[in-house]
Amino acid sequence: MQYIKIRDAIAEQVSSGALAAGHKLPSERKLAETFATTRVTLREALSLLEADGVIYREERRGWFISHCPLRYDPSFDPDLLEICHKAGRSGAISLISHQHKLADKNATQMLNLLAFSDVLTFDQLLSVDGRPVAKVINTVRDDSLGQVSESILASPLKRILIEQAKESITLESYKISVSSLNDKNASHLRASVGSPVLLIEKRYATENKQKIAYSFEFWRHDAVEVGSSRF
Amino acid sequence: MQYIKIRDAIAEQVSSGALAAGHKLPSERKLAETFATTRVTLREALSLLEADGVIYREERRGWFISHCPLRYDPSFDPDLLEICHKAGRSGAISLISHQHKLADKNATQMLNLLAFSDVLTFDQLLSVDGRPVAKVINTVRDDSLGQVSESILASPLKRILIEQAKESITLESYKISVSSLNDKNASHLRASVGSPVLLIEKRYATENKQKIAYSFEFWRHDAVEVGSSRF
DNA sequence: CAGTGGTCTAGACCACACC
DNA sequence: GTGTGGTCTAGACCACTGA
Repeated sequence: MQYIKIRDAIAEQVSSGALAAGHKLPSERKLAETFATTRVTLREALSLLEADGVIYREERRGWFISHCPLRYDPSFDPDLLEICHKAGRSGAISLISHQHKLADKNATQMLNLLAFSDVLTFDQLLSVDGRPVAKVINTVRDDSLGQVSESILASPLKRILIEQAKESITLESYKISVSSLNDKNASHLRASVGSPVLLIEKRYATENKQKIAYSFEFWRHDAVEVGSSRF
Repeated sequence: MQYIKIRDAIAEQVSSGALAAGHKLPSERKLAETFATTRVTLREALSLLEADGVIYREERRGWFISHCPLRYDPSFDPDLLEICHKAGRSGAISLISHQHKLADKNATQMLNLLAFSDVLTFDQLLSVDGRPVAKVINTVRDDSLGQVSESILASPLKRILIEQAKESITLESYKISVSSLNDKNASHLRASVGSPVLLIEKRYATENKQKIAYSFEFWRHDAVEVGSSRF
Protein backbone atom coordinates (compact mmCIF):
# COMPACT_ATOMS: atom_id res chain seq x y z
CA MET A 1 0.00 0.00 0.00
CA GLN A 2 2.04 2.74 -1.44
CA TYR A 3 -0.37 5.52 -0.66
CA ILE A 4 -0.09 4.81 3.06
CA LYS A 5 3.65 5.34 2.91
CA ILE A 6 3.23 8.53 0.94
CA ARG A 7 0.68 9.78 3.44
CA ASP A 8 3.03 9.05 6.30
CA ALA A 9 5.94 10.73 4.56
CA ILE A 10 3.96 13.92 4.00
CA ALA A 11 2.44 13.83 7.48
CA GLU A 12 5.95 13.55 8.86
CA GLN A 13 7.03 16.62 6.91
CA VAL A 14 4.10 18.55 8.31
CA SER A 15 4.49 17.54 11.93
CA SER A 16 8.22 18.15 11.78
CA GLY A 17 7.41 21.71 10.90
CA ALA A 18 9.13 21.62 7.53
CA LEU A 19 5.77 22.68 6.12
CA ALA A 20 4.01 25.44 8.04
CA ALA A 21 0.26 25.94 8.41
CA GLY A 22 -1.26 27.68 5.42
CA HIS A 23 1.58 26.79 3.08
CA LYS A 24 0.86 25.18 -0.26
CA LEU A 25 2.15 21.74 -1.14
CA PRO A 26 4.09 21.27 -4.39
CA SER A 27 1.98 20.43 -7.43
CA GLU A 28 0.50 16.97 -7.73
CA ARG A 29 2.70 16.18 -10.70
CA LYS A 30 5.83 17.12 -8.80
CA LEU A 31 4.79 15.15 -5.75
CA ALA A 32 3.92 12.15 -7.89
CA GLU A 33 7.36 12.30 -9.43
CA THR A 34 9.00 12.71 -6.02
CA PHE A 35 7.33 9.54 -4.78
CA ALA A 36 7.80 7.75 -8.10
CA THR A 37 4.11 7.11 -8.62
CA THR A 38 1.13 8.32 -10.62
CA ARG A 39 -1.21 11.17 -9.79
CA VAL A 40 -4.03 8.76 -9.04
CA THR A 41 -2.11 7.07 -6.26
CA LEU A 42 -0.72 10.33 -4.98
CA ARG A 43 -4.21 11.81 -4.75
CA GLU A 44 -5.28 8.76 -2.77
CA ALA A 45 -2.62 9.66 -0.21
CA LEU A 46 -3.62 13.32 -0.18
CA SER A 47 -7.26 12.38 0.36
CA LEU A 48 -6.29 10.45 3.46
CA LEU A 49 -4.45 13.44 4.83
CA GLU A 50 -7.50 15.55 4.04
CA ALA A 51 -9.76 13.12 5.92
CA ASP A 52 -7.47 13.44 8.92
CA GLY A 53 -7.58 17.22 8.74
CA VAL A 54 -3.84 17.51 8.16
CA ILE A 55 -4.25 19.28 4.84
CA TYR A 56 -7.13 20.81 2.93
CA ARG A 57 -7.87 21.33 -0.72
CA GLU A 58 -8.95 24.49 -2.47
CA GLU A 59 -10.67 23.93 -5.80
CA ARG A 60 -8.13 24.27 -8.61
CA ARG A 61 -5.74 26.02 -6.26
CA GLY A 62 -4.03 23.05 -4.71
CA TRP A 63 -3.38 21.52 -1.31
CA PHE A 64 -2.55 23.46 1.83
CA ILE A 65 -1.42 22.69 5.36
CA SER A 66 -4.25 23.00 7.88
CA HIS A 67 -4.20 25.35 10.82
CA CYS A 68 -5.06 24.38 14.36
CA PRO A 69 -8.83 23.81 14.48
CA LEU A 70 -11.21 26.15 16.28
CA ARG A 71 -12.91 24.85 19.40
CA TYR A 72 -16.69 24.96 19.32
CA ASP A 73 -19.09 24.12 22.15
CA PRO A 74 -22.55 23.71 20.63
CA SER A 75 -24.47 23.45 23.89
CA PHE A 76 -22.98 26.76 24.98
CA ASP A 77 -23.86 28.15 21.52
CA PRO A 78 -20.92 30.49 21.20
CA ASP A 79 -20.67 33.52 19.01
CA LEU A 80 -18.68 32.53 15.92
CA LEU A 81 -16.71 35.73 15.88
CA GLU A 82 -15.88 35.37 19.55
CA ILE A 83 -14.55 31.87 19.03
CA CYS A 84 -12.11 33.20 16.46
CA HIS A 85 -11.14 36.12 18.64
CA LYS A 86 -10.45 33.93 21.64
CA ALA A 87 -8.29 31.64 19.52
CA GLY A 88 -6.24 34.62 18.43
CA ARG A 89 -7.47 34.36 14.85
CA SER A 90 -9.13 37.01 12.78
CA GLY A 91 -12.71 36.03 11.94
CA ALA A 92 -15.14 37.78 9.60
CA ILE A 93 -18.67 37.08 8.47
CA SER A 94 -19.88 38.22 5.08
CA LEU A 95 -23.44 38.16 3.81
CA ILE A 96 -23.74 36.11 0.65
CA SER A 97 -27.43 36.66 -0.05
CA HIS A 98 -30.74 37.21 1.70
CA GLN A 99 -34.36 36.92 0.76
CA HIS A 100 -37.86 37.10 2.12
CA LYS A 101 -39.81 34.21 0.69
CA LEU A 102 -42.58 31.72 1.15
CA ALA A 103 -41.54 28.98 3.54
CA ASP A 104 -40.65 25.76 1.76
CA LYS A 105 -41.62 22.36 3.03
CA ASN A 106 -38.58 22.08 5.23
CA ALA A 107 -39.00 25.50 6.80
CA THR A 108 -42.70 24.95 7.42
CA GLN A 109 -41.93 21.81 9.30
CA MET A 110 -38.90 23.06 11.20
CA LEU A 111 -40.64 26.23 12.36
CA ASN A 112 -44.07 24.75 12.78
CA LEU A 113 -45.60 27.29 10.40
CA LEU A 114 -49.03 27.69 8.90
CA ALA A 115 -49.36 27.30 5.15
CA PHE A 116 -48.21 30.32 3.11
CA SER A 117 -46.12 31.83 5.89
CA ASP A 118 -43.11 33.94 5.03
CA VAL A 119 -39.59 33.43 6.22
CA LEU A 120 -36.37 35.38 5.98
CA THR A 121 -33.42 33.35 4.75
CA PHE A 122 -29.85 34.56 4.54
CA ASP A 123 -26.58 32.84 3.72
CA GLN A 124 -23.33 33.81 5.35
CA LEU A 125 -19.69 32.96 4.93
CA LEU A 126 -17.34 32.75 7.88
CA SER A 127 -13.71 33.36 7.06
CA VAL A 128 -10.80 32.87 9.42
CA ASP A 129 -7.54 34.58 8.59
CA GLY A 130 -8.88 35.13 5.10
CA ARG A 131 -9.84 31.52 4.43
CA PRO A 132 -13.55 30.68 4.09
CA VAL A 133 -14.17 27.89 6.57
CA ALA A 134 -17.92 27.75 7.10
CA LYS A 135 -21.05 28.48 5.14
CA VAL A 136 -24.10 29.23 7.24
CA ILE A 137 -27.66 29.02 5.94
CA ASN A 138 -30.12 30.79 8.25
CA THR A 139 -33.90 30.77 8.28
CA VAL A 140 -36.00 32.96 10.54
CA ARG A 141 -39.76 33.45 10.94
CA ASP A 142 -40.62 36.62 9.15
CA ASP A 143 -42.95 37.89 11.86
CA SER A 144 -40.52 37.50 14.73
CA LEU A 145 -38.04 40.19 13.82
CA GLY A 146 -38.46 43.90 13.51
CA GLN A 147 -37.13 45.70 10.46
CA VAL A 148 -33.54 44.54 9.94
CA SER A 149 -30.96 46.26 7.83
CA GLU A 150 -28.70 44.37 5.48
CA SER A 151 -25.60 45.16 7.48
CA ILE A 152 -27.01 43.40 10.52
CA LEU A 153 -27.33 40.19 8.53
CA ALA A 154 -23.57 39.86 8.55
CA SER A 155 -23.69 39.12 12.29
CA PRO A 156 -23.95 35.72 13.94
CA LEU A 157 -27.56 34.49 14.03
CA LYS A 158 -27.59 34.35 17.80
CA ARG A 159 -26.61 38.00 18.03
CA ILE A 160 -29.30 38.99 15.56
CA LEU A 161 -31.93 37.11 17.51
CA ILE A 162 -30.86 38.61 20.82
CA GLU A 163 -30.80 42.13 19.48
CA GLN A 164 -33.73 42.09 17.09
CA ALA A 165 -36.28 39.58 18.26
CA LYS A 166 -39.39 40.68 20.05
CA GLU A 167 -39.06 37.97 22.66
CA SER A 168 -36.15 36.35 24.44
CA ILE A 169 -34.76 33.40 22.55
CA THR A 170 -32.60 30.40 23.36
CA LEU A 171 -30.90 27.55 21.54
CA GLU A 172 -33.44 24.77 21.62
CA SER A 173 -31.43 21.93 20.14
CA TYR A 174 -28.52 21.10 17.88
CA LYS A 175 -27.33 18.24 15.75
CA ILE A 176 -23.92 17.38 14.36
CA SER A 177 -23.22 15.04 11.51
CA VAL A 178 -20.77 14.42 8.72
CA SER A 179 -21.96 15.47 5.29
CA SER A 180 -20.61 16.57 1.94
CA LEU A 181 -20.84 19.77 -0.05
CA ASN A 182 -23.17 20.41 -2.94
CA ASP A 183 -22.21 22.51 -5.91
CA LYS A 184 -23.21 25.90 -4.56
CA ASN A 185 -21.90 25.51 -1.03
CA ALA A 186 -18.65 24.10 -2.34
CA SER A 187 -17.94 27.12 -4.51
CA HIS A 188 -18.46 29.56 -1.65
CA LEU A 189 -15.99 27.61 0.44
CA ARG A 190 -13.51 27.33 -2.45
CA ALA A 191 -13.94 23.59 -2.01
CA SER A 192 -14.74 20.76 -4.40
CA VAL A 193 -18.19 19.27 -4.79
CA GLY A 194 -18.46 16.37 -2.42
CA SER A 195 -15.83 17.59 0.00
CA PRO A 196 -16.49 16.19 3.47
CA VAL A 197 -17.80 18.72 5.98
CA LEU A 198 -19.04 18.82 9.52
CA LEU A 199 -22.68 19.89 9.50
CA ILE A 200 -23.95 21.66 12.61
CA GLU A 201 -27.69 22.23 12.70
CA LYS A 202 -29.19 24.54 15.32
CA ARG A 203 -32.74 25.46 16.27
CA TYR A 204 -33.88 28.46 18.25
CA ALA A 205 -37.13 28.97 20.14
CA THR A 206 -38.75 31.40 22.52
CA GLU A 207 -39.11 30.64 26.20
CA ASN A 208 -42.60 29.30 25.63
CA LYS A 209 -41.28 26.90 23.00
CA GLN A 210 -42.33 28.72 19.88
CA LYS A 211 -39.87 27.85 17.13
CA ILE A 212 -38.30 30.96 15.68
CA ALA A 213 -35.24 30.16 13.61
CA TYR A 214 -32.78 27.52 12.51
CA SER A 215 -29.44 27.35 10.80
CA PHE A 216 -27.21 24.92 8.97
CA GLU A 217 -23.48 25.45 9.35
CA PHE A 218 -21.27 23.64 6.86
CA TRP A 219 -17.77 23.58 8.31
CA ARG A 220 -14.60 22.56 6.52
CA HIS A 221 -13.85 19.75 8.87
CA ASP A 222 -10.18 20.52 9.35
CA ALA A 223 -11.10 23.96 10.66
CA VAL A 224 -13.18 23.01 13.67
CA GLU A 225 -13.51 20.55 16.51
CA VAL A 226 -16.55 20.26 18.68
CA GLY A 227 -16.37 19.81 22.41
CA SER A 228 -17.32 20.95 25.84
CA SER A 229 -15.55 24.16 26.75
CA ARG A 230 -13.89 22.65 29.78
CA PHE A 231 -11.92 20.22 27.68
CA MET B 1 -18.96 15.46 -14.07
CA GLN B 2 -20.10 11.97 -14.62
CA TYR B 3 -19.61 10.79 -11.08
CA ILE B 4 -22.09 13.36 -9.79
CA LYS B 5 -24.77 11.94 -12.05
CA ILE B 6 -23.94 8.41 -11.01
CA ARG B 7 -24.10 9.44 -7.36
CA ASP B 8 -27.49 11.02 -7.88
CA ALA B 9 -28.80 8.01 -9.76
CA ILE B 10 -27.80 5.65 -6.97
CA ALA B 11 -29.01 8.03 -4.24
CA GLU B 12 -32.34 8.16 -6.03
CA GLN B 13 -32.57 4.37 -6.03
CA VAL B 14 -31.88 4.32 -2.31
CA SER B 15 -34.31 7.05 -1.29
CA SER B 16 -37.01 5.57 -3.51
CA GLY B 17 -36.71 2.43 -1.42
CA ALA B 18 -35.69 0.22 -4.31
CA LEU B 19 -32.63 -0.59 -2.23
CA ALA B 20 -33.33 -1.28 1.44
CA ALA B 21 -31.05 -0.57 4.39
CA GLY B 22 -28.40 -3.24 4.87
CA HIS B 23 -28.66 -4.52 1.30
CA LYS B 24 -25.55 -4.92 -0.80
CA LEU B 25 -25.04 -2.99 -4.01
CA PRO B 26 -24.14 -4.89 -7.17
CA SER B 27 -20.43 -5.42 -7.78
CA GLU B 28 -18.32 -2.47 -8.87
CA ARG B 29 -17.72 -4.03 -12.26
CA LYS B 30 -21.42 -4.48 -12.85
CA LEU B 31 -22.24 -0.96 -11.72
CA ALA B 32 -19.47 0.45 -13.89
CA GLU B 33 -20.93 -1.37 -16.86
CA THR B 34 -24.44 -0.19 -16.02
CA PHE B 35 -23.30 3.43 -16.03
CA ALA B 36 -20.99 2.88 -19.01
CA THR B 37 -17.88 3.99 -17.19
CA THR B 38 -14.74 2.65 -15.54
CA ARG B 39 -14.33 1.41 -12.03
CA VAL B 40 -12.24 4.43 -11.07
CA THR B 41 -15.03 6.86 -11.88
CA LEU B 42 -17.66 4.63 -10.35
CA ARG B 43 -15.70 4.45 -7.11
CA GLU B 44 -15.51 8.24 -7.10
CA ALA B 45 -19.31 8.30 -7.07
CA LEU B 46 -19.51 5.64 -4.37
CA SER B 47 -17.07 7.60 -2.22
CA LEU B 48 -19.34 10.62 -2.36
CA LEU B 49 -22.28 8.54 -1.22
CA GLU B 50 -20.12 7.17 1.55
CA ALA B 51 -19.17 10.69 2.65
CA ASP B 52 -22.86 11.55 2.82
CA GLY B 53 -23.57 8.47 4.91
CA VAL B 54 -25.91 7.01 2.30
CA ILE B 55 -23.86 3.85 1.88
CA TYR B 56 -20.91 2.27 3.66
CA ARG B 57 -18.11 0.02 2.59
CA GLU B 58 -16.94 -3.21 4.18
CA GLU B 59 -13.39 -4.18 3.33
CA ARG B 60 -13.41 -6.65 0.43
CA ARG B 61 -17.08 -7.31 1.00
CA GLY B 62 -18.61 -4.51 -1.00
CA TRP B 63 -20.94 -1.57 -0.56
CA PHE B 64 -24.09 -1.55 1.56
CA ILE B 65 -27.03 0.74 2.17
CA SER B 66 -26.78 2.58 5.48
CA HIS B 67 -29.33 2.33 8.23
CA CYS B 68 -30.83 5.27 10.04
CA PRO B 69 -28.09 6.72 12.28
CA LEU B 70 -28.17 6.42 16.06
CA ARG B 71 -28.73 9.62 18.04
CA TYR B 72 -26.02 10.41 20.57
CA ASP B 73 -26.00 13.21 23.13
CA PRO B 74 -22.44 13.54 24.42
CA SER B 75 -23.19 16.03 27.21
CA PHE B 76 -25.74 13.60 28.59
CA ASP B 77 -23.16 10.81 28.18
CA PRO B 78 -25.60 8.06 27.38
CA ASP B 79 -25.06 4.36 27.79
CA LEU B 80 -24.19 2.98 24.36
CA LEU B 81 -26.34 -0.08 24.80
CA GLU B 82 -29.27 2.03 25.92
CA ILE B 83 -29.02 4.19 22.83
CA CYS B 84 -29.37 1.13 20.66
CA HIS B 85 -32.21 -0.23 22.73
CA LYS B 86 -34.15 3.01 22.58
CA ALA B 87 -33.73 3.13 18.81
CA GLY B 88 -35.18 -0.36 18.55
CA ARG B 89 -31.88 -1.81 17.41
CA SER B 90 -29.96 -4.67 18.93
CA GLY B 91 -26.62 -3.50 20.33
CA ALA B 92 -23.79 -5.57 21.73
CA ILE B 93 -20.36 -4.78 23.11
CA SER B 94 -17.53 -7.28 22.83
CA LEU B 95 -14.16 -7.07 24.53
CA ILE B 96 -11.35 -7.11 21.99
CA SER B 97 -8.41 -7.02 24.37
CA HIS B 98 -7.35 -5.69 27.76
CA GLN B 99 -4.08 -5.10 29.52
CA HIS B 100 -2.53 -3.64 32.63
CA LYS B 101 0.48 -1.64 31.60
CA LEU B 102 2.75 1.28 32.30
CA ALA B 103 1.10 4.52 31.28
CA ASP B 104 2.43 5.88 28.02
CA LYS B 105 3.09 9.55 27.42
CA ASN B 106 -0.46 10.23 26.34
CA ALA B 107 -2.03 8.47 29.32
CA THR B 108 0.31 10.14 31.78
CA GLN B 109 -0.72 13.52 30.49
CA MET B 110 -4.43 12.82 30.13
CA LEU B 111 -4.73 11.35 33.62
CA ASN B 112 -2.21 13.62 35.30
CA LEU B 113 -0.18 10.64 36.51
CA LEU B 114 3.17 10.35 38.24
CA ALA B 115 5.96 8.65 36.34
CA PHE B 116 5.78 4.85 36.23
CA SER B 117 2.09 4.66 37.09
CA ASP B 118 0.02 1.76 35.83
CA VAL B 119 -3.16 1.98 33.80
CA LEU B 120 -5.74 -0.51 32.63
CA THR B 121 -6.54 -0.27 28.93
CA PHE B 122 -9.21 -2.23 27.12
CA ASP B 123 -10.57 -2.12 23.60
CA GLN B 124 -14.20 -2.77 22.80
CA LEU B 125 -16.30 -3.22 19.72
CA LEU B 126 -19.86 -1.98 19.54
CA SER B 127 -22.04 -3.82 17.05
CA VAL B 128 -25.54 -2.82 16.05
CA ASP B 129 -27.72 -5.45 14.42
CA GLY B 130 -24.59 -7.48 13.83
CA ARG B 131 -22.60 -4.75 12.13
CA PRO B 132 -19.54 -3.38 13.96
CA VAL B 133 -20.06 0.38 14.09
CA ALA B 134 -17.72 1.70 16.76
CA LYS B 135 -14.38 0.80 18.25
CA VAL B 136 -13.78 2.11 21.75
CA ILE B 137 -10.35 2.41 23.33
CA ASN B 138 -10.58 2.89 27.09
CA THR B 139 -7.90 3.83 29.59
CA VAL B 140 -8.44 3.86 33.36
CA ARG B 141 -6.17 4.61 36.32
CA ASP B 142 -5.14 1.31 37.74
CA ASP B 143 -5.60 2.37 41.35
CA SER B 144 -9.11 3.68 40.97
CA LEU B 145 -10.93 0.42 40.35
CA GLY B 146 -11.32 -2.61 42.53
CA GLN B 147 -10.66 -6.04 41.10
CA VAL B 148 -12.59 -6.28 37.82
CA SER B 149 -13.43 -9.46 36.01
CA GLU B 150 -13.03 -9.80 32.28
CA SER B 151 -16.74 -10.07 31.68
CA ILE B 152 -17.33 -6.65 33.17
CA LEU B 153 -15.01 -5.11 30.60
CA ALA B 154 -17.62 -5.76 27.93
CA SER B 155 -19.82 -3.07 29.49
CA PRO B 156 -19.90 0.61 28.61
CA LEU B 157 -17.10 2.53 30.38
CA LYS B 158 -19.55 4.72 32.22
CA ARG B 159 -21.29 1.71 33.71
CA ILE B 160 -17.97 0.21 34.79
CA LEU B 161 -16.95 3.43 36.48
CA ILE B 162 -20.26 3.80 38.26
CA GLU B 163 -20.28 0.24 39.49
CA GLN B 164 -16.61 -0.34 40.20
CA ALA B 165 -14.96 2.93 41.09
CA LYS B 166 -14.22 3.80 44.68
CA GLU B 167 -15.52 7.31 44.26
CA SER B 168 -18.36 8.89 42.35
CA ILE B 169 -17.39 9.85 38.84
CA THR B 170 -18.71 12.17 36.15
CA LEU B 171 -18.02 13.02 32.54
CA GLU B 172 -15.59 15.91 32.72
CA SER B 173 -15.37 16.84 29.07
CA TYR B 174 -15.72 15.55 25.55
CA LYS B 175 -14.46 16.36 22.10
CA ILE B 176 -15.77 15.44 18.66
CA SER B 177 -13.79 15.56 15.46
CA VAL B 178 -13.53 13.89 12.09
CA SER B 179 -10.68 11.46 11.73
CA SER B 180 -9.67 8.40 9.74
CA LEU B 181 -8.98 4.80 10.67
CA ASN B 182 -5.57 3.26 11.11
CA ASP B 183 -4.80 -0.29 10.13
CA LYS B 184 -5.81 -1.99 13.36
CA ASN B 185 -8.98 -0.05 14.06
CA ALA B 186 -10.08 -0.45 10.46
CA SER B 187 -9.88 -4.21 10.56
CA HIS B 188 -11.99 -4.46 13.71
CA LEU B 189 -14.65 -2.34 12.04
CA ARG B 190 -14.44 -4.34 8.78
CA ALA B 191 -13.49 -1.02 7.22
CA SER B 192 -10.65 0.12 4.99
CA VAL B 193 -7.60 1.92 6.24
CA GLY B 194 -8.26 5.62 6.02
CA SER B 195 -12.05 5.35 6.16
CA PRO B 196 -13.53 8.54 7.58
CA VAL B 197 -14.88 8.25 11.12
CA LEU B 198 -16.36 10.42 13.78
CA LEU B 199 -14.03 10.45 16.78
CA ILE B 200 -15.62 11.07 20.17
CA GLU B 201 -13.17 11.58 23.01
CA LYS B 202 -14.39 11.54 26.60
CA ARG B 203 -12.72 12.22 29.94
CA TYR B 204 -13.96 11.20 33.35
CA ALA B 205 -13.02 12.63 36.74
CA THR B 206 -14.06 12.42 40.37
CA GLU B 207 -16.04 15.14 42.03
CA ASN B 208 -12.87 16.73 43.32
CA LYS B 209 -11.48 16.87 39.79
CA GLN B 210 -9.13 13.94 39.92
CA LYS B 211 -8.83 12.52 36.42
CA ILE B 212 -9.74 8.86 36.37
CA ALA B 213 -10.34 7.60 32.85
CA TYR B 214 -10.71 8.51 29.21
CA SER B 215 -11.90 6.87 26.03
CA PHE B 216 -11.68 7.25 22.27
CA GLU B 217 -14.70 6.13 20.31
CA PHE B 218 -14.19 5.66 16.59
CA TRP B 219 -17.63 5.65 14.97
CA ARG B 220 -18.43 4.70 11.40
CA HIS B 221 -19.83 8.06 10.52
CA ASP B 222 -22.94 6.82 8.76
CA ALA B 223 -23.99 5.04 11.95
CA VAL B 224 -24.27 7.97 14.32
CA GLU B 225 -25.33 11.57 14.61
CA VAL B 226 -24.55 13.75 17.56
CA GLY B 227 -27.03 16.13 19.07
CA SER B 228 -28.92 17.34 22.06
CA SER B 229 -31.57 14.85 23.11
CA ARG B 230 -34.38 17.33 22.70
CA PHE B 231 -33.78 17.67 18.98
C1' DC C 1 -12.17 -21.66 -7.51
C1' DA C 2 -14.61 -17.82 -9.51
C1' DG C 3 -15.47 -13.29 -8.75
C1' DT C 4 -14.76 -9.36 -5.99
C1' DG C 5 -12.66 -5.42 -4.12
C1' DG C 6 -7.94 -3.09 -3.35
C1' DT C 7 -4.37 -1.09 -5.59
C1' DC C 8 -1.74 0.72 -9.28
C1' DT C 9 -0.14 2.23 -14.06
C1' DA C 10 0.32 5.42 -17.90
C1' DG C 11 -1.57 7.89 -20.16
C1' DA C 12 -5.40 11.73 -21.97
C1' DC C 13 -8.18 16.18 -22.38
C1' DC C 14 -10.26 20.23 -20.43
C1' DA C 15 -11.15 24.43 -17.76
C1' DC C 16 -9.37 27.34 -14.85
C1' DA C 17 -5.79 30.01 -11.82
C1' DC C 18 -2.12 32.69 -11.98
C1' DC C 19 1.53 35.07 -14.07
C1' DG D 1 0.08 31.19 -22.09
C1' DT D 2 1.73 27.86 -19.01
C1' DG D 3 0.90 24.89 -15.65
C1' DT D 4 -2.32 23.26 -12.51
C1' DG D 5 -5.98 20.57 -10.71
C1' DG D 6 -10.41 17.96 -12.17
C1' DT D 7 -11.90 14.26 -14.56
C1' DC D 8 -11.77 10.12 -17.15
C1' DT D 9 -10.09 5.88 -19.78
C1' DA D 10 -8.62 1.10 -20.26
C1' DG D 11 -6.41 -1.66 -18.76
C1' DA D 12 -3.45 -4.80 -15.00
C1' DC D 13 -2.29 -7.88 -10.91
C1' DC D 14 -3.13 -9.50 -6.33
C1' DA D 15 -5.38 -11.06 -2.07
C1' DC D 16 -9.21 -12.17 -0.29
C1' DT D 17 -14.40 -13.56 0.23
C1' DG D 18 -17.81 -16.57 -0.29
C1' DA D 19 -19.84 -20.35 -2.59
